[in-house]
Amino acid sequence: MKIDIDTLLAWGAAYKKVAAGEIIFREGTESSFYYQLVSGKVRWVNINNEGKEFIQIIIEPDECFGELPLFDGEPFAASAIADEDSVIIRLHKSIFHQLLKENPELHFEFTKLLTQRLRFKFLILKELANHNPENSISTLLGYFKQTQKNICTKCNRLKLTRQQIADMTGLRVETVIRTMKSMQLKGDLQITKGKVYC
Amino acid sequence: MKIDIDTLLAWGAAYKKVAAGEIIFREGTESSFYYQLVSGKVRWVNINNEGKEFIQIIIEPDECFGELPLFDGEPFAASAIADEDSVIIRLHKSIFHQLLKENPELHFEFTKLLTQRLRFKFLILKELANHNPENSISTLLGYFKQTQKNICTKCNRLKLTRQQIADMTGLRVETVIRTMKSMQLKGDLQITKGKVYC
DNA sequence: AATTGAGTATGATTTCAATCATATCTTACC
DNA sequence: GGTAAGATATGATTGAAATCATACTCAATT
Repeated sequence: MKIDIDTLLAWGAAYKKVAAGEIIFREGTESSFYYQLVSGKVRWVNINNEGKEFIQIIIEPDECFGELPLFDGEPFAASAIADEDSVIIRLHKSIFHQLLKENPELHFEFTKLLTQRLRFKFLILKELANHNPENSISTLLGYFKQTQKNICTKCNRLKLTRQQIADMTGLRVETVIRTMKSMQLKGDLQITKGKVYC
Repeated sequence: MKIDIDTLLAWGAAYKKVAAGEIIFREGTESSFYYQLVSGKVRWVNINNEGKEFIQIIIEPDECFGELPLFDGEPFAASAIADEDSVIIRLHKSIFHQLLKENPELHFEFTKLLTQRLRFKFLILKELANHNPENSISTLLGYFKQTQKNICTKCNRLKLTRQQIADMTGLRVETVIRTMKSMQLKGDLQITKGKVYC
């Protein structure tokens, strides 16, 4: 799912630059826009009352985000924070609807994206409910490998820190470090100079 | 999201009766149908290697299920099992696509359903990652109350067993029982004769 | 080459849900 | 009213991840 930038611009979308660490939108606030990442990296997170983050999705260029309120009218389900300096493009909700209406094939693409995200949630949820750190991590890495996300396609290097893995699985860094170390001993992955290859 | 049964039949859909406990489809198998529940109750679950179930969603009449493979072409993400004797109606994938194409407003309804399901996953996932049984249960009950699911609209009685709550949160029955008991003491819910009202 | 900071590593201890075991309640049915 | 089955209740114990504390490694920067 990626809407052509020229198309978005033609329909009146606007660019916006955000600095690393900047909050793009906050969980619980109302929304009126379709967001798409042009360059940089954005994490879509929930922050609990102790300040601990849970990363719902890491958004890479050409992916959209913040799409739930566009259809159910509810507030944002999570906050979007720029991981790096990024450029986003956004289009007003009503125009986005119009765009989908006039381009059924685009609507099908969008539906496909939603089902992929939903499938990812199904996958993670069943693992988290299992309370087995190794399974959770291994499922997450398997998903990244399969979808070519967050893994270098050339050298198979995992482009995430242990902390990010922890924030996506609800585990603690130490647990992730210890678990990945034991996975290395079993030959499930390689670690050289602290970098993970799988 | 509910497609009118007459419409489904007109497009060639077929009814199917399933007995309580019967498996409608299995996680990991290929799919070619849109499924909608006519009557009864269906749980959409993942079963781990120790036989423990994780309930992804409980489907009530007029809701669809098994929709992920329709758009991303992957196998079923979870198994559907009849909780009670049920009647389902199913329509072939290609015809379903055609139906959406010719009825854009229906496609928008369907997209809305997907976003609602995705939002529910966001909600549960962030709570499970928090590892706080009381928060998880309370979030789940709050969701049921708000969406009028699994709760009697007249008497506010929770129509789920402690085991089902456990299977939706990845907790154990005993933990759910103890946690709900303590929630009762705090006045967060009422329990009379083992029945929960909230 | 020295400094710095983010990330990784590892040991010791604590905590809380899981587990195990058993008892009691509730409802349906004969 | 008695019985059975499913669900709820509760105590005792265990275990694995969280927590706390501290140290080390790597790579970037000066």
